[in-house]
Amino acid sequence: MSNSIEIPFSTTLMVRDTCLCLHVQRAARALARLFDDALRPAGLTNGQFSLMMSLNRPEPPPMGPVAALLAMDQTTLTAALKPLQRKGWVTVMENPRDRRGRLLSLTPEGKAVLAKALPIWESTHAMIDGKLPDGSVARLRQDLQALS
Amino acid sequence: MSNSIEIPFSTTLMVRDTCLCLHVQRAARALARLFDDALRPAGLTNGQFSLMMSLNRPEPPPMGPVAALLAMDQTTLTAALKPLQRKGWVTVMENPRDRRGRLLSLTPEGKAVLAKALPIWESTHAMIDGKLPDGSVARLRQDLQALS
DNA sequence: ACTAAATACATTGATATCAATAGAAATGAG
DNA sequence: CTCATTTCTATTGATATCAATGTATTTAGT
Repeated sequence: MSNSIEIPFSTTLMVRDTCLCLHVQRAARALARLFDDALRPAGLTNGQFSLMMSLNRPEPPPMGPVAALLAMDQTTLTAALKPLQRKGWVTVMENPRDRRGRLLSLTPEGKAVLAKALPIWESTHAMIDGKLPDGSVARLRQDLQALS
Repeated sequence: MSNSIEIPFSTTLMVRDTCLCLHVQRAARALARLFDDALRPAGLTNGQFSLMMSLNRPEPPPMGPVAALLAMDQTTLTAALKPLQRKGWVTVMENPRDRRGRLLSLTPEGKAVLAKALPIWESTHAMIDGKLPDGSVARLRQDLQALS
């Protein structure tokens, strides 16, 4: 009959080379592995580090704003909190001013874990900074922010 | 005793603002949602689109190089192939020249699904291109490639 | 040819991700 | 105040992700 449903190989190469989504997912996986490896001695993954760092505030935040800050689905946040609660690093309490909501806070143990992880983050980040051309990291951050 | 394990709030803000890993994960989640939504009528997620597009070659590739191309763990690729096999879009066959390996190929149905998804990818990507300053997408791709 | 090492995948278990849905509480219209 | 709507979160089900481990096959050293 017809082979009109075949996509030319040249198109495949173009999509591979230009797809921003693919490039971001690739970089996300690679960076996640890098930070996961570095943070492993502290007992944290990159996502847990970012989440717990976002909870290190004067006032315990509700879940919605935290999910928005991390650009993550609210149900993902609910799930991500579970292991941190089990380990006793994060407390989830009912908001007395709005009983639908929860307030998230770090326990002293959680703060200690985060403090142990901080220097690892610093050295890992410095390593990446050093490997990229001067100024490109700041530029990259800005471009990424425009996407999320 | 001591409160030396407390990380100052200012440090938290600095980490949030500068952490490249967090920025990439955020952008990855946001872009994944964008493409997932757009590709849903075609029955594909962004990851399935990228994977299937990478299989659209003259010769069926083995798993290792595909996983490397997508910067994804080999076990993740094994898992990601399962639903595509079930739907009859991808074939996994033993490599006759190396019986440890597998060769991945698209079925005619898989090619048809991919062809249906391609214009969606094009319009979605054009939309993103239009929303960002001229040239920044190409620059962003280059910077991301340096990370993976 | 024989055997040790390396290679290519698969499986298991844990966490991450989101859509769809449901529940409970607050808010707003009247 | 009442009720419909909205808001905030949890649960379920499916896929995505990777570490640790296991199995089969190939390769290399002898």
